[in-house]
Amino acid sequence: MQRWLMKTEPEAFSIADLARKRREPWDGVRNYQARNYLRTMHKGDGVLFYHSNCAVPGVVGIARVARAAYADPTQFDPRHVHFDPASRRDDPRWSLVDVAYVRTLGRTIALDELKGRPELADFALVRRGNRLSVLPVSAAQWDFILGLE
DNA sequence: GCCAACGTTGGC
DNA sequence: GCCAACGTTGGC
Repeated sequence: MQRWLMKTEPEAFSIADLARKRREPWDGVRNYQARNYLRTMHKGDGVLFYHSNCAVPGVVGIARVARAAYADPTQFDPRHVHFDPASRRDDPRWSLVDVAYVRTLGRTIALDELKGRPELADFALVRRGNRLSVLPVSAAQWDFILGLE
């Protein structure tokens, strides 16, 4: 099992939304590096669910990959905000995975708490200027972060 | 709302 | 292939 961190703006889609829906296609990723990570995911991989661009950014829950990568249908929809006119149906540019709810953390593990920890020195999330919305997480990082709960 | 960081686009 | 302009991300 591999582990990942996935960012979402809670105003757009929060851990409470995932808890209610149980499962969700993670559409709208339009960054090549993030897409490449999506494509290496396997069903069953662990996901740290992260709220960004909000009052207290941080890890708020756990999800898992419920379906490995497939073509993101929103790239072909001209009315959709994530429409990509350059993507072709016979060679889709963008992928998504389905994500399933596992649990909500007892408290938010804030970005603030994760910064400056030697255990997370190599974790891209806490490095300056990081903007990737999908990041790999090592087993040690996963255990450390959830150990703060 | 500000703005630094960074990815993408497109002229050359 | 360079790089300025532009758009987006996301912490603050």
